[in-house]
Amino acid sequence: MTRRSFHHESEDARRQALVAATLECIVDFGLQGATVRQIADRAGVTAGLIRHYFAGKDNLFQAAYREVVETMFDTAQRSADEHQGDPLARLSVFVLANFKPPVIDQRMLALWATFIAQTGVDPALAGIHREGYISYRETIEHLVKDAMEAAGKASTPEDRRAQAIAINGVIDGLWLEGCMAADMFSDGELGRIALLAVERLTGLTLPIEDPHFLKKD
Amino acid sequence: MTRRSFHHESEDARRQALVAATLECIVDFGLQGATVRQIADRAGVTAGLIRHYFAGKDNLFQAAYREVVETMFDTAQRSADEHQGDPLARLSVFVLANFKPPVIDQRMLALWATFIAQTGVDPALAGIHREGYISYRETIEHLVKDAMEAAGKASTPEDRRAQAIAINGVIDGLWLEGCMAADMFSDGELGRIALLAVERLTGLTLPIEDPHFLKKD
DNA sequence: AATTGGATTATACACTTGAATAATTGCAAA
DNA sequence: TTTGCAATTATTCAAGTGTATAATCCAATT
Repeated sequence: MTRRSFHHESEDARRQALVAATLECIVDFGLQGATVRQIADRAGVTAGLIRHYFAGKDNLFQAAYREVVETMFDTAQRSADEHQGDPLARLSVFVLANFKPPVIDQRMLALWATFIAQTGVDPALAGIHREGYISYRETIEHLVKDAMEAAGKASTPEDRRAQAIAINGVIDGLWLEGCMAADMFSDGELGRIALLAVERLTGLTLPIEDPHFLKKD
Repeated sequence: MTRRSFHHESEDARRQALVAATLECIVDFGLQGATVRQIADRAGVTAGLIRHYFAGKDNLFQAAYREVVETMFDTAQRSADEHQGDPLARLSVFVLANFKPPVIDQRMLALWATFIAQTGVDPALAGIHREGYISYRETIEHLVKDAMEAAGKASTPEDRRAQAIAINGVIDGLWLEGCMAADMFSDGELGRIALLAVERLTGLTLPIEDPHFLKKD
């Protein structure tokens, strides 16, 4: 029996590769199929190596969830950051970013749902989720505040809190719909619906910078 | 070795008991912990019996998901049916029903997320989901149409489609928020936010029949 | 060139998994 | 009371589980 050849990797690269393999396995085989052997196989290493980088399977899964949360959050966040100085555009692109890949993606939904489901079992996952949720809502609240001020509209903190909660809800809910049943919506439809909803919820009029969401007629 | 005593049950009762035990196990132990032995144990029978009622574990899980979908849908549906003849009240109570138990419930979220996650792996589950989703959205669209007409507001089918999508999104998203972080919201707050959102999305003014959601001040 | 130490593999282990089968039980009809 | 049969249990099986441990490889250091 000849021994398998291998080469060393930097610690970061290996960890990230294992996390990536974990996510792929969850998408392809579900939580049940995402076993250490399956994951190791996907990453091109042997199962034992996982224990060298992570204290256990739970630990690996937590790292994987962190990556998912960051991907979803950072995508929208970065979109907004491209429009410094224009609060209305910032709010608009932030909302719309949630309705393009990589955020809107059936695989992303599978990952998200898998981890949300585990939230009740692994408190560490619950913590990661909550942290991300709070950041997200604070970001929305901040965006709304700036947008309202830019439009010269008065609003109380209570208003903004309720608006942020509602906007977060619309985004989440429509994102769900889009991931689950992409074929039921025309191109850019969900983004436009989301933006319209945000306009009605806030009373603002928002610009559409992204040609992908422009209504064609 | 004495043999365990048992008594016969009607087929329906047994199947339902097994389904109930399945849901309990998923909530308590997650998908990984919901093994045939755990489930059988919870139901007070032996593992082998499951195979007598269901072709396999997959089959049992599909039945369990059907029950979840029905519970969530029927609760809101039945609330609306209590207000025959008053379209505005029907829409209102339908929306609000999603923010009371048993619909808003951390356990319900755990179940929902678990099955959604499996949707990508088991096409049968995907079918069950889609069926429920379509029914739900059609119901909303119908409720909105009647409410608009009762209020004497004109609306095109395209408007109603977009409104139904958005309303469905708000309900789903806020429901998620409420299940995941009940402690971050005051009593009845989410329901009020949802109703306000629906009002803004439709331009309607909706009555609050349910004292649970009346704002106290 | 020899040595060292961490990265990686291979193997082993104790246990759990879903499923299959055979043996029993309890009930209902005769 | 007996008999028949479906419902239920007990047992078994092969495959797969996460983890532990020891053997090996590679790269950098000396």
